[in-house]
This record gives sequence, C-alpha cells and structure tokens, in this order.
Amino acid sequence: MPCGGNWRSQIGRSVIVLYADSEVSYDGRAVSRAGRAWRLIIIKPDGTLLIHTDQGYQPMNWQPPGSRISVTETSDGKLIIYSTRQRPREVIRVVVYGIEWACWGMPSEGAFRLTGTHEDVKEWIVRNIQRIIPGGRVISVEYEIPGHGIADILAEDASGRKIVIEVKRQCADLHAVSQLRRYADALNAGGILVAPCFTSGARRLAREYGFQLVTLDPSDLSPGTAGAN
Amino acid sequence: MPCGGNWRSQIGRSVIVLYADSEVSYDGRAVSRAGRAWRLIIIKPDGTLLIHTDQGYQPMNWQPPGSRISVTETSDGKLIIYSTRQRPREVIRVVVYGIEWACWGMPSEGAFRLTGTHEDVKEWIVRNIQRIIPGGRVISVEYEIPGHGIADILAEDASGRKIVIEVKRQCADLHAVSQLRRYADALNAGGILVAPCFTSGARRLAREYGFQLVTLDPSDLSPGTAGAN
DNA sequence: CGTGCCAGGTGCCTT
DNA sequence: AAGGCACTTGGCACG
Repeated sequence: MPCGGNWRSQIGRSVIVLYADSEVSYDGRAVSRAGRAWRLIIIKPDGTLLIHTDQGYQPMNWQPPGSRISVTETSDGKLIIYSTRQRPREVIRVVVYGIEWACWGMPSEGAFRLTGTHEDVKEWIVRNIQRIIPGGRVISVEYEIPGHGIADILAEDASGRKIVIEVKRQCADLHAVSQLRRYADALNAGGILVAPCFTSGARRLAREYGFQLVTLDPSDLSPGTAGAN
Repeated sequence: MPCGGNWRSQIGRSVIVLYADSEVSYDGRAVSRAGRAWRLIIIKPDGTLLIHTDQGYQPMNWQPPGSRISVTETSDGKLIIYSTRQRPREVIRVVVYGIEWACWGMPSEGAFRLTGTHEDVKEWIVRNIQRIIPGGRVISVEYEIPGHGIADILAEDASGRKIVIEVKRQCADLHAVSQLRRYADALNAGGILVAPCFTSGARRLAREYGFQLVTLDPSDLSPGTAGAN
C-alpha cells in the first residue's frame, strides 16, 4: 500500500500527500506566517507545492511548478520542508511536527479536452463575421497594435471603416470596455464588444465611448444567433 | 489510521483525499472531458472539489466552495461522484473505476497572516502622500466614480489640480494604464501610476496619456524611498 | 446579489 | 526572458 513512512523516497517521482501538523512561513512577493495546525501538503514531481486547509479552492500557501524542494531533519526529530523558487525569489518553509499519514501515487492528466474557451468564441466570430458585422469582413486576428496591445479581431464594415472586436467569454465589465477603447483609440476605429452579458457599468461606458454591444453566449456557438444590442 | 474504505462517511466532515482511477466530465461555463486515468481527488467539507494531476498549481477540474457533492454506486459497482453548483449552473461527474487509497483529516488554517498586499501599499501612500505628490494632499481613498469604477486614491497637488493615483503591487502593464485613464478621463484629472516596475508598453502608453510613473516596491514600505520616474 | 477589482494570481503564447 | 492577456479565473468588499 502506497502509504507509509518512506514517502521521502518518492520526492520527484510521485505526487505525495501529507496530512501534517505544521507551521508554514512564506517569504517572497508578499510574506505570510501560519501558526501550528494540521494541514494537507501536496508535493508534485514537477516542483509544485500546495498547502491546503479545510476550505476553499485556493491553497493557503503554494509554490508553482519548477520550484526546488528539499526535506531536512532537525536534531530533535522535526522535519523541515523547504521549497525555493527563483525569479521571483520566493521561499516556503514548513516545520513539520507530526505526520498522521503520508500517501503517494503517480496520477496523470490522461486525455483531456476543454471547449467553450475564448479561443473557440473568437474562431466562431471569424467564421460568422456576417452575424456581427453584416457586409463586413475580417482583416486580422490577434492584431498587434504596437505599444497598445493585441486586439482580438480587426475587421472592417461595409463602408470600409475599421472595427475592433473585443471578445469576452463571460460578462463584459468596465475592464473590457477600457481594453477595447485602448485598441479603438489607437487605430481610430470603431469598437464592438462581444460577450454573453454586460455589467450595467459596461453598458453605460460602452455607450459613452460609442461602442456597439453584441450578445453571444459561448454555449450558443452553433450556427445559432448573435443578438445585436 | 484515517485511511480506509469508509471514507464516504466523512463527506461534509473531513477533507477527503482519494487516489482514484477515474473519468471526469465537466459541464458549465465551459465543457471538459477527461479520459480514464489515475488522479488525485480532494473533497472538502465546504463543498470544494479539486481534481489534480501530476503537474501544475491548478487542478485539472474543480468545483468551488458551496457546491453540493453526492456519491452514488452503479449496479456494477462503480462509484460516481457528482458535484453540483448553482449560479452558474455547473456539474462535475467523476466515474471512479478504482481507488488505490482514500485518506482524510480535519485540517485548518490556524493563525494566518499575510502582509505586503495591495492594501498595505495603498495605506503607505496615504500616510506618505508627500513622497508622491510634494505639497499635495489626499482627498479620498477608494473613490467611486459613478459608471467608471473606483479609483485607488484621489488626491490634489499643490495647485489644487485633482490627481488620480492607481497603485499596483506588481509591475504595471497596459491594463493598469488603461484603468488609470478610465478614472482620470472621467474626472478630468491628472494620473499617477505607482508600482514596483513598469512594462515597456506601460511606460510608452503612460507617456502618451500624460501620466506620471512612480516606482515603489511593496518590500520598501519603510519610511523609505519612492523614486519618481 | 450584482459591480468592481485585487491576487504571492497561474497558465499560455508570442516576440 | 519580457510582454500581453485569458482564466470554468477565485476571492473580497461594498452598495
């Protein structure tokens, strides 16, 4: 059974899960200190370190892939787990007072496919530009505007006027409108914001800036509908 | 030893960790399908579900706190784990073909303190506004501009001209400049961007918009220095 | 509950 | 490596 005391031999080879009584300190872009408590510690072979509590999606502390981990033992028998990352320089130090159980395994992602992403929506629009700009055409995708960022789609309408299209897969907010403005201003172009929904503020601001809103839900990517708004 | 076959009795009471041969499907804001493979499954009492592979900070699939979990058994002995979330409606379905080990425990966050945050930087600036705007004063913090968002700090310089200060704890980018512009435009005010560093694009754009840059590192919050730029 | 915005954001891709 | 940006972003605070 892959649970036992020799988990240290699995470092770099398996995903190790420890249930440990521990203190955690983090020093890097920010600083954190966590007093002694039982926590879930996950060590992945790619250098990822995750320290989870009883609640929440996010770990209490972590270290990303590529970090270097080491485990040492103090003279009085306590374990100390170090995880170090360069650029930015960040260190996690876990003092382990006790381990109730330690298990490991070699999980994998397996075949994995994710759909309904921003990329999918963008591709749909390129193929169905007529539904967004009747009589228009796509000039470029991921169009870089030097010093101003990268526009999702650059198109032109029937009259030849340039139009920047900014695509969001979730409700568009003020940030999305500001982003679109940055592109449209730089190109002296019109702007269309495509999203499944819009916050009230986004609607106001888009109106103020003269941008058009188009409602398009990622789940409606079929030959379906795109309702102008 | 808290590892064994009766982990299902711990649902809602402990954090459960399964090492399982499984298929995972996710349907919600996006859609994902993951073929059969060994994966690490974590079930927290707050409804959080995390499915981890051998690499990366992020789980392959997940469900946030507040989700409802249930485990059923098919006629041929396979387990199926359902996790459902409303608003947005999202469902994860895990078909479990086998479990190599199942362990649990009741971790906690314990005493935890994080410093060096955005809030810390903002407070430092309010206390040391003279270092940012010599002769100026703070008018308001978290100043809401209706329909345009919330400015970090609204101040005025020695001549009484309004200045919006946008604070970043990491390198400021185009997004930060756009955000500042949204505020400054709405108030017809000047703008100062405070950050530990700036991307090349952010420098260009800030110059174009007439914003001032001030370099301030979160780790130098002592009575230290704030270098205008 | 929606709106807005930070996060030690992370991850992906392109120059 | 730096820059730009999406993410099933998650999480928080406020009206």
